[in-house]
Amino acid sequence: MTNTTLKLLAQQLQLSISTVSRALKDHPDISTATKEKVHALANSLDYEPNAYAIQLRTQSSKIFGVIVPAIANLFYDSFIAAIEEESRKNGYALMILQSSNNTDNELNNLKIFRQNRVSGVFACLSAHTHNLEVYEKMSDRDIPVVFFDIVPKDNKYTKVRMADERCAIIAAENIIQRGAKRVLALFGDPGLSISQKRKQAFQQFMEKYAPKTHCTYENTYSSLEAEAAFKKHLSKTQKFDTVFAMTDEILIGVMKAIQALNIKVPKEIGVISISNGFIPSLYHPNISYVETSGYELGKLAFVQMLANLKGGKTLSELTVDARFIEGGSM
Amino acid sequence: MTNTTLKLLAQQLQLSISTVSRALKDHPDISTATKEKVHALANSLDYEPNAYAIQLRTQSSKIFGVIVPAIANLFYDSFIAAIEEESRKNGYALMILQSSNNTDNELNNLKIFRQNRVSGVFACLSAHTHNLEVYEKMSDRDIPVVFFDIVPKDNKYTKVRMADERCAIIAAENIIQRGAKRVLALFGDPGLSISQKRKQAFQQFMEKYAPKTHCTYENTYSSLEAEAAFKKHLSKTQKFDTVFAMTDEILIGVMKAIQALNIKVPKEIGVISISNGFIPSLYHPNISYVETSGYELGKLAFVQMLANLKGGKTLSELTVDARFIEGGSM
DNA sequence: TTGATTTTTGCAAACGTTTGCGGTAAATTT
DNA sequence: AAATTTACCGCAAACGTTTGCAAAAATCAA
Repeated sequence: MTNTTLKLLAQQLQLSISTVSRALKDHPDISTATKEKVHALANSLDYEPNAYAIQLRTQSSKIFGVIVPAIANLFYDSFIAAIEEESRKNGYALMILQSSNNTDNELNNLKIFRQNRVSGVFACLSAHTHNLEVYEKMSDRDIPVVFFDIVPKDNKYTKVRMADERCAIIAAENIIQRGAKRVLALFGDPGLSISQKRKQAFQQFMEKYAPKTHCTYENTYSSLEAEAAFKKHLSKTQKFDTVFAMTDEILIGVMKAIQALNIKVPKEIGVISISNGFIPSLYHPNISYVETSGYELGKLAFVQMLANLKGGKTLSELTVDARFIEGGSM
Repeated sequence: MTNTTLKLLAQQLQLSISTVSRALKDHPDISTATKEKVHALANSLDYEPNAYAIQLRTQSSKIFGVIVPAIANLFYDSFIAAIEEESRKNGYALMILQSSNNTDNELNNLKIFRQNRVSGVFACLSAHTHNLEVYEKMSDRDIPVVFFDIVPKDNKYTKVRMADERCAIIAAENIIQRGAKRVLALFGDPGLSISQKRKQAFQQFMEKYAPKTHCTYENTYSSLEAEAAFKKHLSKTQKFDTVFAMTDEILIGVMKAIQALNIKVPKEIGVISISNGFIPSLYHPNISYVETSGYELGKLAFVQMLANLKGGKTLSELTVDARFIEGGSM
């Protein structure tokens, strides 16, 4: 079945295409009588404007591009959910692509975005992307880019991210408040700035405000490694009274070890992590955590995008605040 | 900065637009010499074809639409990941929208898809959508629809889904094999066909092959309810030796209760569930489960879509096979 | 009535491609 | 040397809109 077009409506009504077009968008030039006729026929024929023709004509697509390392991720999917909601409200649709933390994919995705003339892109850098030339190319085409989560260092970009240092400090505060004596602090890939920031902030804070507390630091690359690291450290003579997990991934490993060794939480060991809250809620007692909400980040990113689109470029870095959520594991 | 177009290239090279167009796509009519010249200039000027113009001209968009109840979901995000991978391989991009299990959103999403003239849509029905008229409208526009997971009953649609009955039966088999005497079987929303199918298949199988085994059935609507249900039943005089959780959501509730009551798995109780595997891997020992892979389902859906796109309509229902994954909880 | 407004409509170009068809010049055949 | 083929290339229409401008029709003023 052939799609109804303006032309078709025009023919049937013995009107010109332009009149039909204007009638459909309530242009004041058109008389009420013809407007009604046009609307009536359009409805009965199920007219739906061809987005491509519009975009070609108006040079704007009403589509945002999103690049995430992976969709199947507790953090990113809530981020996506947030901008999807906002986009819908504002008449935009979303085109989502995943980089799989692979720079080639990232490049390719951006190409697709350019070719589809997206109105803007939300980008989370791949773990080891350092060449930002491609993103310059977007700006050359007047496509605003809002970076989120994993963002470039340079201040000329618009970016939103979690307040990583704050997160780590809040965690440290609570650990100190609990009167911890021996802490095992597990962090992620040391090559990632997020790990560096969190570790540095945590360490500095602990050394400054609780110099007598003994902290052991370790970087791990996966849940499995985290589990192994926990077991290894626990088998040594000194026992830990508190363990800090920088991410959900690490927390998962830690909790597997804790379950395997049948350690009581919080009696025998306190647990605290940084998370969006889902994983901590799976255990009994719920794990206390510092909240990093992908959802909030998404909302913030969208605000930035809109600001960028409207008027002056807002070349700032915004961070979403963190807060401590009491579980029962401390 | 203005985008480079065919016209611009043509002007600079003193060639016609058609020649440039053909040169760029290696048309045999064009001499190698001019091809090289064209490619050279195109590269240096960063030419990128305007997808909208192409789509307008060719009436095909190379974009698939996807409707899921929620992106932030362990099952759907792996489904999405799968079709995203396949789409990329085949030169398609994805437009993803969520219905939030709301029929209005669903309608709206489909409208966006139609207006964007997507090449096809992958749709998971909202929990309580029964009017499929909107989907008919897609077919009228020659846009193939592949339903997944929550699918319509009618056989005229193309659909892929989990082999729900098989899943339940495999679970039942393993429960019987273990020699269970008293089983607590927890299912989800009884209004959903997935709950009905799984429960019915499970119950029938148990009654037929293990009539002496005592089974208690209950439907719950959330993790919290599942947790409560488990605790309630356990407090009665009879103890259960096995618990079956129909979904991750239910498993989560069960496991919270188990942790809270400090019950030993599998010594004091056996646990088995239906899952894609992530949640079961969080516990020690890993929970044994019947695998329902969103990823596999995605791959299958894509195959269906391609078949639909190429030639004859494949009006069949495909299901992805299930298999038992040994954890250590049985 | 006639001219001046105002209201309502249509023309045509443009957005950036693709593609059938026709045309020219060179290469090949007779 | 004429006739035929082959290799390249350009013209122009089409896809479905939007929109500045001009034109026609209706209304008003005198």
